[in-house]
Amino acid sequence: MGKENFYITTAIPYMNSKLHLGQIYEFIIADVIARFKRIQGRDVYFLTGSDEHGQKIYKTAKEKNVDTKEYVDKMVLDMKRLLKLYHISNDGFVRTTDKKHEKTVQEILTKLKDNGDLYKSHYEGNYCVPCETFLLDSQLIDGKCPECNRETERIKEENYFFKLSKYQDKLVEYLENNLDFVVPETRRNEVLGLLKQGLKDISISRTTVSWGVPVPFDSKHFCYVWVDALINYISALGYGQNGRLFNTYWPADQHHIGKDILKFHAVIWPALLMSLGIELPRQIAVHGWVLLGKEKLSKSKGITLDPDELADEYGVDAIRYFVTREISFGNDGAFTYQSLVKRYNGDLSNDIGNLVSRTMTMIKKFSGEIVPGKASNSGALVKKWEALKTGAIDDLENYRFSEYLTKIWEFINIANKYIEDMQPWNLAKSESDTDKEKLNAILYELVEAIRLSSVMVVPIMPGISQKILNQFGIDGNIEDFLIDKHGNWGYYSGGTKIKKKEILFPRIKEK
RNA sequence: GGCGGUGUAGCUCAGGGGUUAGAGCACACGGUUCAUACCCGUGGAGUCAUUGGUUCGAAUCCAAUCACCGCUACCA
Repeated sequence: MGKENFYITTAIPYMNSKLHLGQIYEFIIADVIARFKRIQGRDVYFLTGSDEHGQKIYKTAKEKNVDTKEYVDKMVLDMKRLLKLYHISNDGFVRTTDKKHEKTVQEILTKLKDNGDLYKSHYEGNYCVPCETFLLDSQLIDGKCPECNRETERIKEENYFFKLSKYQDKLVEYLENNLDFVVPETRRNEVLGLLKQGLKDISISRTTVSWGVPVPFDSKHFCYVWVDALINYISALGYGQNGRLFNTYWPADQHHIGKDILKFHAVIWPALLMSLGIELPRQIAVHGWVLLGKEKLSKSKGITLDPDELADEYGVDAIRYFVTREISFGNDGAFTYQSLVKRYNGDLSNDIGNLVSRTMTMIKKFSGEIVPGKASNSGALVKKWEALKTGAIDDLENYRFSEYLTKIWEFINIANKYIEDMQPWNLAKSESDTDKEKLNAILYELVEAIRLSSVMVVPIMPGISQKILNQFGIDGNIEDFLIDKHGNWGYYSGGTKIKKKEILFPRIKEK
């Protein structure tokens, strides 16, 4: 029997500017889940990619006086660099300028037309270029885009429309029968609200933009970027080309998106799929925004969080830890340097870092750099471990990242307290054999507790997990870990020689 | 305007009809040395937004009010 599949995606960011922490946040949470599913033994396909068409990118490139394709190529390279930097373990990367993707988009447009779900009509209204969004007059605030507060363009053109309204009832029915289709529940309610107010057909082509996928049956038209972008989730798997990936992984288990693009994913995307006769994704997981203090990140206002600077200053693992520990899934989360430093010094340096550090030193001083072998022990730590594990796994299954980490940290702190209670340094002074045995058992238990913590930490801070294991001389690549095996107390039998001690999280001075 | 959410210690939040309301951080004091001035222990601190209701009993349920947030709609 093969492994159970798991297909997880992120939204594909628009390649007109450098990625900010908000987008990195989405990659991080998707990556945490992807890694978590892998250690559970699932066959995971984790997709991300880049959205590269549309007027805005065309304009940006033109302003910079570079060829559009060259421009996006450069942006994509930088995105890939950041994915790597942040230890994002995506299996696939789709570009909307990939020939394969463009071909799929065209096939889909043809299919929609053949189904009778496309028709030609006139659109007259407003278009926000930065947001690539069509807006009704009523949606404008002082004639400006409600989302980015910038001037919109008045457009009047002939477009192809998709019969979105036709799918309204089916969508409501689907939402009502699938309680977990959109999470968290508040977002699901929003979608239901939207649907109950009635849907209008949407324009899915443009004639004024040429940087896009040509509509195959009408040379004047190019596919609207949002429709183009949504298709990435199946084009990347080779939909329509009898792709092995598509047959294996579709329907997606989780589409991760930000709350700002809920309508595209929970209304338009399923409607398109319904029209195409493709099974719907199992879940749209909607996260909130990362705020800087109380402010929404905004390039134009200069409110930005640069992933490179953050990685340089605090390390990628710390940032991954911070966003998962501090931001409750679905809600907006405040990033402040103060709270980051607090988490860093408190949870990372003092708790886990110091536990590793003191254990390393004790093994060096009391045990000749060799971790003692497995022996019978007091059972205090094992008991706590068994009590925590199942609950922690359940937390992560349900996007309770913070609770998951809290449980692991409880375990880490119990290990810290265990040292205090057992006072191994006094046992080390003793000449008696029973004390020596006791000491060895304690040291083994500590290393085992640390090892298990790092197994649980793999999804959150893969880099640190690997580092910790290496320090204790424990073989194995975290990528191959399985929770049912490596997550069992006593899996490690001890006896390894420790490596050079390395401070995992050097304390940061508070400014 | 409609729908939904939130309001609990200085801060971030958990809890949720039943003895003195919890955690982490911060603060104060004590202990310890294996450790990254770290860890362990103890302590102070809250009219659980306001008002009213249901109940033997409400932070917990209900209603109204106020404040903030999200979605949506703007009309005679």
